Amino acid sequence: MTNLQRVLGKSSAIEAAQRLLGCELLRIIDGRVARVRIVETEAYDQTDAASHSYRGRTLRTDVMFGPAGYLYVYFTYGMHYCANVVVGETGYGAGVLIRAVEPLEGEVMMEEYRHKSGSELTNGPAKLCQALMIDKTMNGHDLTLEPLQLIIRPEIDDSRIAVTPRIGISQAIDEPWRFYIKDNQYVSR
DNA sequence: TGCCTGATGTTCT
DNA sequence: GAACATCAGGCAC
Repeated sequence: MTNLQRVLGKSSAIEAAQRLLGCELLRIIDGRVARVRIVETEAYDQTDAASHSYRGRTLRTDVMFGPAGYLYVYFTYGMHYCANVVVGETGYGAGVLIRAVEPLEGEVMMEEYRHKSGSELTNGPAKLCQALMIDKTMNGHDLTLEPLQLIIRPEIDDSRIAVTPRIGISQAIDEPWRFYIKDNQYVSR
């Protein structure tokens, strides 16, 4: 078991969503490095009507029921990809949607893929996928390995985390399962 | 500044 | 056949 699985495997989706704030993603494309910090997340699990895992394990959601520390990528609205980190015990369908990240390194490379700059670069779940070249070929990727690694950082202080209902969905919209780092320009409204 | 809508494909009913 | 964990562009105010 990897360290990543130890940290995420025993957490509920809600705990993991908070724990992942402040952690980093390291993306390597053609030998070039992009590094970003996670600043906004949403929790989803199989008891939750808004979750893809709610209706049970299917071909599409298979990865979410696998071990923690893997990447679940889905395609939505005909043109966008979104990235989730699988959490919880193997066999339990839970994940954390990465809604926004803050560029730390390789910003120029991300601008090339996005054709945008500034906070528009990565302030939404589909935007950050475009900036980091994450598509469905990365579905089921082990996040301890190149070319995309999740790096656990020290937990950030509770007082810097804001909790709100989720956005952009139509089911279970009142659940306060969205988390973000306060006063960060990359957090979506 | 803020609402409205089109683009567009995969999955499930 | 409809829904969908979205985004960006256009137009009205």
